[in-house]
Amino acid sequence: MVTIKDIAKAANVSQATVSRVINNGPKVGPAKRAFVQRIMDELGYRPNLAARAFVTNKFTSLGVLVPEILDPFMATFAHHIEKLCQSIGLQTFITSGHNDVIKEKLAIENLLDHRVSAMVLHSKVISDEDLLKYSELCPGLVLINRLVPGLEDRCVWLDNRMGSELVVEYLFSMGHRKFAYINSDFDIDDPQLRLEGVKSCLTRHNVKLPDSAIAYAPPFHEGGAQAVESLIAGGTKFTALVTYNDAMAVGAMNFMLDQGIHIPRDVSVVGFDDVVYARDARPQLTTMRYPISMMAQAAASIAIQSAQQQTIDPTIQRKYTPSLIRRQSVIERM
Amino acid sequence: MVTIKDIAKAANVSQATVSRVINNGPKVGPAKRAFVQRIMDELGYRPNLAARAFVTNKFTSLGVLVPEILDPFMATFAHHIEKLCQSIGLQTFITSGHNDVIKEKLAIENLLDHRVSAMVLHSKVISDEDLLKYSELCPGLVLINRLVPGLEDRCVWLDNRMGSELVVEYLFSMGHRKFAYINSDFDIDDPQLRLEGVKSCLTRHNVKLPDSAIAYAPPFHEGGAQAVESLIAGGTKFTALVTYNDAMAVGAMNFMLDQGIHIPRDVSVVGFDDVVYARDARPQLTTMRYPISMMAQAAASIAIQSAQQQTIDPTIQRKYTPSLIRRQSVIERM
DNA sequence: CAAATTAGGGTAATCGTTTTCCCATTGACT
DNA sequence: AGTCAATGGGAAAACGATTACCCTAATTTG
Repeated sequence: MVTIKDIAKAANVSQATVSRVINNGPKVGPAKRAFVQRIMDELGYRPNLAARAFVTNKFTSLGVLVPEILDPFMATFAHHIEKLCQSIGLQTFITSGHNDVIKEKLAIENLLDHRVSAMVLHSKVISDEDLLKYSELCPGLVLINRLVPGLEDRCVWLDNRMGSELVVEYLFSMGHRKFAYINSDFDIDDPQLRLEGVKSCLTRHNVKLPDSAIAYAPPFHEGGAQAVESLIAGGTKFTALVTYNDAMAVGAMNFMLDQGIHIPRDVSVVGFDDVVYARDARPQLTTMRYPISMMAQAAASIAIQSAQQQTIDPTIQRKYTPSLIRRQSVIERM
Repeated sequence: MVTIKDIAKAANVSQATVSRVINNGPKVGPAKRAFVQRIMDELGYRPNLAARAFVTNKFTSLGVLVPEILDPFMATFAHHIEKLCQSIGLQTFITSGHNDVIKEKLAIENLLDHRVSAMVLHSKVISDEDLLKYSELCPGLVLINRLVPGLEDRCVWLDNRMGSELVVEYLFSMGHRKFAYINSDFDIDDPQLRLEGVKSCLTRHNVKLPDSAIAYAPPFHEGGAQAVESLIAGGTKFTALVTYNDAMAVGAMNFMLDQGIHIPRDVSVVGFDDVVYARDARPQLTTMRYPISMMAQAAASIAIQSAQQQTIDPTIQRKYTPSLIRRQSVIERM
């Protein structure tokens, strides 16, 4: 490999001059600049980027950790961060941890090793203490969809409880009284919070939600089908099906459709998140919109600002509430 | 950031010894080894990968470039690469270029800067020459869904033409004679190749495909709806709708469904790719399966092997043919 | 016309690791 | 006792680029 020294020797100039030509720097006359350039072309010189990265120590990238990039919700999240970063010339690296402590830690440490200046993490399985430890190592570390005590100003989160309450409130107002809930069986706090919201709202309205009307399954399409199948097999009757997320909602809806159960005439269904699935499904899915775009951008902004040791714009919102998107999967019950 | 020098000073040993501890090298006694290790842990030392990569010329991660991570096809692709890498302890970085030459080049250069040892690129807009140039800089560079002359052994691609031919052949065998095609309007070669396949198969069967039966739109859900709308508005009659990909197929299907056109009774629809959309749609979409999982793994294997200067396993397949997945969106036409 | 500025370019330090020599000590074997 | 090898460890030279600092000559300014 031909290096900067070879060029300097061949052109009979100093390394500094070659470097200036490479980087379009000042302090080199047009004639010499052209000459050095020609030598570089002739010798097919390519700067050693590893060396450059090493010496400049200038890191122009932001890391993103998601549990699973296949999840459209996570993909959307990553996408919005990337979009914001691109607009300010920051490269984004996405990596995933599959909700596994070891993998997530490995991923974060790798990000750290690669000296990213900022990182936005969607991590539900790493402990608060570990997160605090990492946050000290990387000033630009921000958490999304999580609230870590002591790190409040670097968290961006959603009021999951409130979201579920709004869903149930709406269904109640549409005349529904018989509810079922399908929940994620992942051992993280979101499913629990969303269930709490459902329960507390129903309790307020004096409606019962027996344990038999709650089914757990993986938070994907298949899980939704599985969960609703077990609900039906268990003899639970319901006119309103509340779900953990859109994927499960669509899976459940498709299962019922295939069984000849009409949506929404026989059963009204509400999702959560408002990912692409929701609008592409037939009937179109009524769901809670997770303001993912705003939240992702907020998280990235905070990460970038704190990476640069700037004071963080106090107008950036950190707690968000989802909003109901009415589509076709809910009907009024007389 | 704490460096190897700091550790050496704190432990009162030489840099060499610290380096040996870090790399589990010989020539350091167990007591001193443990001591240095403790100091490193205490000070939270993390080796600077840039410096290490610079001096050793060896690397530890793999980069992936996709046009758009929001695209479920691309997400699947990235996911499978990541899975393989994880199984051998290689960290994966995903980055996207939005089909823009500048952005894609920037992304590749950033990957290089971050001293990835291998990279798998899904790039359709960078020129062959530039790709060749990058391939010299990074021995572990592999291209997916593209065939670059002179780089054949580091390409993994699909026979797009054949895929379309198989679709049309199938529809023809099901009695269809009136075809329409919705294509992507992106300026890359896939749409053209897939259209060629459609045309050549129809020609072989003496069936005409007038230009008015071909509509172009962005290769997404909305584009599919848009394209089929313009087809219908233009008065084109068809019993079989061939589409560029699943997203367009579902978009078109939903549009027709909303218009009261029954699928598949009135119109049979075939997609391409077999992403999650296809199975989740109602009716379930008949489509060509892009063997993305196998291809992604093949690409990653080649990338890793050539990054390590190994001779590449000659049994790894590089050219793939998609296969038909029969579901519910096609019906026999008498 | 002297002083000050500026343009052009070289010297050498520097970044954080790895690694090649080189040196000391110790113990085993003739 | 003298030789040899093995073991533990340090000093310093790389690696390839950037850049702070210095120098000279030419040009401008007062």
